[in-house]
Amino acid sequence: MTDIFPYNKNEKTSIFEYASQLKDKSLREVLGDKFDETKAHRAGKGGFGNMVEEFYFHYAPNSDAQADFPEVGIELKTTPLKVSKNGLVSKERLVFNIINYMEEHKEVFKTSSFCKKNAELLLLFYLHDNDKNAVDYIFKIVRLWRFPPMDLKIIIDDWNTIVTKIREGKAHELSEGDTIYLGACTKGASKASLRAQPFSEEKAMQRAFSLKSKYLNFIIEQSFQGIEQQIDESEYAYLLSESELSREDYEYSKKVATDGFEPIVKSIQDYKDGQTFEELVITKFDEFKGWSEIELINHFEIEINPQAKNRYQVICNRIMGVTGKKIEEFEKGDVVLKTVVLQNNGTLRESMSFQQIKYKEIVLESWEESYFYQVLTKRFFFVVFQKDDRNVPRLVKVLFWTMPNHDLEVAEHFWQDTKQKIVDEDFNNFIKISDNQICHIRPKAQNAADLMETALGRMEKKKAYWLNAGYIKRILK
DNA sequence: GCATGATCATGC
DNA sequence: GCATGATCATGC
Repeated sequence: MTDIFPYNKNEKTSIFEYASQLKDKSLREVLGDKFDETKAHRAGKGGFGNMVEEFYFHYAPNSDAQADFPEVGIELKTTPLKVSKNGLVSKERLVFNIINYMEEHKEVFKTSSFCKKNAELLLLFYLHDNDKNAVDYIFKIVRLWRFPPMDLKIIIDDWNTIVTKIREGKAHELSEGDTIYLGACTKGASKASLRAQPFSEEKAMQRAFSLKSKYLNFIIEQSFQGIEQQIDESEYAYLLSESELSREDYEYSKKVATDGFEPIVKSIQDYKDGQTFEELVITKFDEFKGWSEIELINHFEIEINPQAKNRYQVICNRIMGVTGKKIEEFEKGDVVLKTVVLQNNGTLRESMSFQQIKYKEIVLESWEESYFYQVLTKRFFFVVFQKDDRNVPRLVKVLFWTMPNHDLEVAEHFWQDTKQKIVDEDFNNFIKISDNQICHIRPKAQNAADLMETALGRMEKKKAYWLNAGYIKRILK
């Protein structure tokens, strides 16, 4: 099938123009009579992407190390959208190539399998619909994408974090929450999908590079707004080079701002040599160690009610140089900022609450689909205050953290127990803090009369997931 | 002193 | 209107 390509595979513009004919159409609509439905794959996982490759772009689905359009170095990615109350958003993470633990550690980012294959993407976002045959899914966005240099910097940090774990013989401890944008997500039919790793006898779960779902939302938003990428090649040259040139030898492009968000890092020049994104963030807090809430509020001239429950978050944003908006990097990377206030003797009085349990939803969910799994596999950023002798909270430290896999297993048992009790309509015997696990269930509501409907239509008090204070305390050490 | 239940203040 | 982050109140 060499000469049947309806596009010039040596020309990026030709590929893109051909792909653009998919916009606002379905596969069935563009292929018309040429489409032989009997050949359609079952549109299971990856099945739809394979159909697009085979029937529209006329190349056989493959798992080559090179990009799908090797002549121009473009990788095709087909990925679903879903409807949310704020419009169309990403339905799931974008999964790249499987990480070959035995090989990836031998490389630097520039020569990595990830960089070679995914330097430039042709993204096809389609609207997923459970009630439709996959060939009738409508493509909503067709676009080329390169990671902007500011994002690529974080992705390089992420790649290094992942590869460092492999080099340390800890591939089995990898977790999607270890990193900010580029994750190592599980890939395989089950937890039994194991692979060998080079520096440990222990088998590790198969994982692939992936892009956080929240990151995709920024691409989606910019696409709908018609914002073009402005790429400065010299910044790539700097990021990917190991030459003697310093940052000052390059010119820098302005970032494309997204409404309502502001980045912590305004320019590549903000990074000190060798500094990672997380190191830069932590450094921002250094000069404010020991400062009290009030001192910080006055210093930054923040207008806020001292009783406001979000006051710590507002203060933290300002320390990181973000004014009254959401933090772009944390939003894209789905990083959860949590503040903790220690007593003056160093103990932690309060446990940490999460969302209320949606009784009608949890009974239908698996662990991996559940809210609690989703939140516990994120990267956390803890900002720790401690009360002084006069009970004035003062900033003491900050840290990034991800729940280790063995704790996640404890949380899974806890969640299964909770789900089963809700299925059984037993709302009075949830796991308590005194059961000394890592999390518990406790009320969280306006008052005792604030109720939520159960799967069987009864009303029950609203309760939430909590991480035990004792567990948080151990994390902070 | 801590476990547990309860509820407040705010912002979306 | 209510979810969320945060913290209070009580009793063992």
